[in-house]
This record gives sequence, structure tokens and C-alpha cells, in this order.
Amino acid sequence: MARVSFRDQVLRVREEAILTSVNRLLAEKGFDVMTVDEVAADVGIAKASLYKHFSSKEELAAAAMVRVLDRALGQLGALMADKAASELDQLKAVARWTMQVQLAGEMPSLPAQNSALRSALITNRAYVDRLTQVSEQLGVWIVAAQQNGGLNPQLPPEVMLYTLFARACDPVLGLLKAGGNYSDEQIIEMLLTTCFDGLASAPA
Amino acid sequence: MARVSFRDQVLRVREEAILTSVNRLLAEKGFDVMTVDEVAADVGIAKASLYKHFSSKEELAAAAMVRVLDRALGQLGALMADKAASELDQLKAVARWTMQVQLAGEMPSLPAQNSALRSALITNRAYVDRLTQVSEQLGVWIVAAQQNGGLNPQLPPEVMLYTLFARACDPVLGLLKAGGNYSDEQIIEMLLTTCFDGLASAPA
DNA sequence: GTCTATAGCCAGATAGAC
DNA sequence: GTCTATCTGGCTATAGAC
Repeated sequence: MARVSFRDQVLRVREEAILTSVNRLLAEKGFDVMTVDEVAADVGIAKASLYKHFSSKEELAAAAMVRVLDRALGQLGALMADKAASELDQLKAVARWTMQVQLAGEMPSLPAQNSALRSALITNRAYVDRLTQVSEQLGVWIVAAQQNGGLNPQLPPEVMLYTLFARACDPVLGLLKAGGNYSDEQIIEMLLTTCFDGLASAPA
Repeated sequence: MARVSFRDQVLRVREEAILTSVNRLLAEKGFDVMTVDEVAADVGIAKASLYKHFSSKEELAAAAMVRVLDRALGQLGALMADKAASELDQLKAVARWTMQVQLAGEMPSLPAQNSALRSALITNRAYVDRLTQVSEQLGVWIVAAQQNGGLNPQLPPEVMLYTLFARACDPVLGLLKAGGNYSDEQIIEMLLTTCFDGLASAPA
């Protein structure tokens, strides 16, 4: 196995620092409002140095998304190891995890409208690959849960999948946190209830 | 009663045309990506003329929000006249209406992050008044529905209210419409199910 | 109130020395 | 690869003639 040079390690650490800043700023302000100058200032390097690592603002966002999707894949892998849990429980655990990430201010929020960003993302192999992997694993659990009665079998799996993704960046979380009336754990439990049991029915 | 001059009527029609364009562009691209040049081009007037009617881009967005909130208040008034409907039915009707507006490409989407926009909105009396009115009427229905068993009494009304607002600009709608596999009416019915009955339980 | 033209600013991205 | 300094373009907003 090839040894990694000290020089490469330093680079890797620096890129990690960049992505941490990008991730936080994307979660705070969103892609359109975030500026590359802010990122550079937050990392503590010159803007030109940033562009030696990432060739555009869109690439920065894509790299941040790849990192968060990798974290998600790690979560999925850990959950798959739990053979005792039902598929519904595993899906709830995923939703809980995404809400925790969002409450921690670490969920990057990308606008669906920005076309320059969209085309950069869909042509980014690393991003598309990971997004596909996450979707496929969730899809497996959704279909299984529909068959064993954990999820409503009348809704298309596609709708369930989109809904879970959407709840990972639901603005309701931010509103409730800003209100300050509930703990993070209370917020998560309430939103898990609204997501899986709806507004109408009382939890079992 | 004072007669409205012809001149004022022309102005009023022009401002309506401006707001229609702003509303559509806000729904399509969002506030940050929309430019005042685009609005002027869409209306077919010079940008400087726009600024004679509205003093800033934020004022444009606020006026568009006021108009959509007025439409919402009209809906609420019509629903209140239906004495036979339960409060749950009325809330579902409101949610259905907001989804129809969104599918029609007429729901302006404003980013929660942009601080210049936020301060312009919260200091806009017309906007705040209407938002308060809508919230209060929905709050009345929510509390009543919780008391008569239509809605889960364990969830704070505040959480229900935020959730209903959030569903009015839920990205899931756009994703499903872009997919092209379902009719508008099918999309709305599915999302009403996920919102009120959740992903887990089958509808009654 | 409408227009053309432009001011003023700030963003993303780059040049070139070290 | 890092920096300082700068380019380039697009944006909001305004000046000033009609």
C-alpha cells in the first residue's frame, strides 16, 4: 500500500477545514447568500488559495454535499448491522439522524432553483453515486416496511423517499428552534410524530 | 365616496401587472436569484419605472406576499361560511388550496436566511397584519380540532401551524410534478395523506 | 411617469510575484 | 500553494432628459 506523504496529509487536512466551513455556511445562509470571500475568511486563507483546491463555488457546494452523504452512508451501514430493528424503526432512525444534523447547524441547504448549481451537481460523479446509494438503501427499507405493514402501502415508495429527503431540510425545525420553547430532543420527537403519524392521528 | 380617477386606475392596473410578474418569478426562481431587470423585462417597462412604484426589491417581494396572503384570507373567509364542515376538513381544505397555488406556479418562495428581506418584511405593516390574521384563524381551527378529536391533542398548536405553513412550500410537490408520473390532483391527495395521516398509517 | 444611460458596489474568478 | 492586487460582469438603485 502506498504511503501518504506528509505534504498530502497537510493538503487533506486543509481541504477538510475548508469543507467544514463551507458546510456550516451553507447550513446558515444557503448557497445563494454564502460568498466565497466568507468561506476564505472563515478558513483563514486567501480566496485565491481556495480556488487552487476547488475550481468554483458550485464545486465547493458539491464537495460539501458529498461529505454529508458519506456521513449518511455511514449511518445507514451502522443501522443495517442492527438485525433486530424493523425497517420502519430503521427509517425513523435515519430521519432522527438527519434532524439532529440539521439542529446542529451542519445540514447544507441548497436551493432547488439555481440552475448553475443543479447542472454542476448532476454532472458530479461522486455526488450522484452517493445520492443513488442512499436512495437505493432507503428504497429497500421503504418497500419492505410497506410489505410488513410498517408503512402505508397505498403511497408510492417514490413519494415516501422524497418526503424523507424533504424532512431533512424542513424549515419547521429552524422555526421551532428559534422559538426557544422546546429542547432539541422534544423538537425531533414532535416532528417524527408529524412525519410518520401525521397531524391527525394520536401516536399509538 | 371619492371617485377613482382614470389615471389612478391605470396605475393600479400596472401595479397589478408588476405584482403578477413578481409573483411568478418568485415562485420560479426565488428571491435571491430573481433580478429586478427580469421583472422589468417581464412586465415590459423600464427598470427605472419599476422603482417609481416600489422603492426596492424587498418592497416588491413584500407586496407580492401581501397579495398572496390576501388571497389566502379570501379562502379562509369562504371556508368559514361553510358551517357544516369540521375544523379538520377546513384545515385540509386550506392545505389543498396552498398546494394548488404552488402547483400553479403562483406561490412565491422567500428564503428564510436573507436578513435584508427579513427586516423589510417584519417592518411592513400590511404584511405582518395579514400574516397575523391568517395565523390566528388557523390557530382557532387547530385548537378546536384538537378538542373534538380531529387533530392529535398531544402536539402543540404552534407545531401544527408551522407545519401547515411549511407544506405550502414543500419541495416534494415540485419534485413529484417534475417527475411527471402523477396528475396534479393525485399529487395533492398523496401529500394531504402524508401531512395529516403520516407515512406509517393507512388512511381510514 | 416613462425612458436611456450610468453610477456604485460587490460578487466570482484570475494574474503573477514569491 | 500561498498571497496581494486586479479583472470582469452583473446587480441594485438613481440621474436627468422628455
